[in-house]
Amino acid sequence: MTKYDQEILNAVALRGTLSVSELSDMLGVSDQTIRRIVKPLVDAGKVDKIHGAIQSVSNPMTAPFQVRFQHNRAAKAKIASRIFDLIPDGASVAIDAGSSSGYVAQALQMRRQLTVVTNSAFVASTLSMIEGNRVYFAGTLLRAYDGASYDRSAFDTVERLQVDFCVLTAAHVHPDRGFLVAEQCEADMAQAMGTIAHQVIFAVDHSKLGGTETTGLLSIGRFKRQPWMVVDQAFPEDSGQIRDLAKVIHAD
Amino acid sequence: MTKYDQEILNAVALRGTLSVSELSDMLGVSDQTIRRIVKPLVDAGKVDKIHGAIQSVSNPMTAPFQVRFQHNRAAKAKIASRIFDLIPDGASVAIDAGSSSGYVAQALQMRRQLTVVTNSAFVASTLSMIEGNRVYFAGTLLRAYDGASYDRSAFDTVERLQVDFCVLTAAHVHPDRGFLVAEQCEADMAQAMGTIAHQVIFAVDHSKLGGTETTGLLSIGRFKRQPWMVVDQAFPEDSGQIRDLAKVIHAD
DNA sequence: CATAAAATCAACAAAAAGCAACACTAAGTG
DNA sequence: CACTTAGTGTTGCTTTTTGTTGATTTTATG
Repeated sequence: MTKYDQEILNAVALRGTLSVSELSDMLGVSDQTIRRIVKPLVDAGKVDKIHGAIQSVSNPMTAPFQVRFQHNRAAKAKIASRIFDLIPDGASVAIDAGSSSGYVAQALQMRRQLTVVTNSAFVASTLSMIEGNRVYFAGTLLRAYDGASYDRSAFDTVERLQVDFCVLTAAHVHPDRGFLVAEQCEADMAQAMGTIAHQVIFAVDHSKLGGTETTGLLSIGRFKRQPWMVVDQAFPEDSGQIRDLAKVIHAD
Repeated sequence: MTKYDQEILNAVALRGTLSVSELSDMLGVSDQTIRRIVKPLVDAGKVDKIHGAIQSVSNPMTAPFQVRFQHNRAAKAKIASRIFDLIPDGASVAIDAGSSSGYVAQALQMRRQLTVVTNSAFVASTLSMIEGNRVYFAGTLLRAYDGASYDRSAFDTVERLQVDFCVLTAAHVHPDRGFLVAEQCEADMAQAMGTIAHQVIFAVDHSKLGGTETTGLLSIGRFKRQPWMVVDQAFPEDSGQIRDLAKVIHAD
């Protein structure tokens, strides 16, 4: 038992996976020391070790949502990390139920004293257990597609609050039509969250920027201030028109 | 018992970890004296000693949720699997926010067409993304201790429903006092969930059955029907009295 | 499959913490 | 006053912990 054991156990349980160097930064010790400390914990079966990182011991069941969640992982993680930089400790944030928002929630686990309102059970679960956070879950009946609520009480809860930032996702970004989503209720929720926020931040990976086949998708209305759009890589030509939609921030 | 004992105990309880030199500065004595004073406290199990510092003895009851969740993993998984057997496809279930309930939720991911009501964001997140489930989240403001809600709207949502089963946890099971929890709101929620359920199921691992130091814990009232109690291993003598509390089901 | 990059491991040296022994003080006791 | 006893500081030595270095293994990439 070293003085770091408890902290490592907590951090790993919280984050799921932590690289050796993240851990060494966090505790202010060398990588080698982390390996020495972790060894007994691995032997005792309290954590799992893989090349380069420590994991909380694997729970066999946690797949269904993971599938969509894993898609484009690297890009989403990069975007989330950039959004993390934009949101300071103590901020208030509305977060929607997109899969990119799940990554943002995970990144924000390192922030403190956040006030969060979300209609996503995953985001709520991710951020509510951080000591010092204040998390409001908006809604009652959850739909299976994204584990989120779009019922009357969800809108009631959101509309009662004011926040500094609002993190939104979109199914597609179209140069003319703007930010698009698949269903009316999602558009309404995006609009509701955008309205209570001082600054809207869209998390958009490059797969949302390509083609122009946007049939069936609905446009989210405009916001009072120009939103920010955090993207994982430069996108092609339409840049001019997109720049009218939002201030583009690169995650690289 | 020296004149410094109480002060050291208080300081350690407050700060969690204190180095030997911090302590010696604080009390104006040498490091060696601190070691001499602390030795009996360590032997008595009142504090933990690590190289260079004193720590408050780790308490699973106050640890962060993710840590409690990992504690006694095997037992909780076994219990959850047994409860899975008791709850059929298509059933309606109320689930509380205990760490054992988290395992039950994971096990129930293999069930279909469940109707679930819970005040735990983790449980809601776990079960809401299963296609065919109908999940109600009860509450709005979440507390960090367990990522669960105990506000007015939580009770409103629960009390509006009727369910077949109700899965509850307890901090301790006492032969005379029954099922005990740490806070009034938890007792109230357990009572509310138990009241709307046809059958109450307690998930109890053996660590909840031991000693009788139950100071500060509150009793959950009785239920109209005798609850079931799923345990991971046989427990000692008091069996007679416990059998009055609940029908005992072994997970082995 | 070859190469480069990243992570691991073993070994050593330096720093930090622990420990045993001894000396000193202060209070109580005959 | 001599003696005991409990509590404390000091000293020197031992043990534990940690960072560094360089060789080795694993993983990623063309």
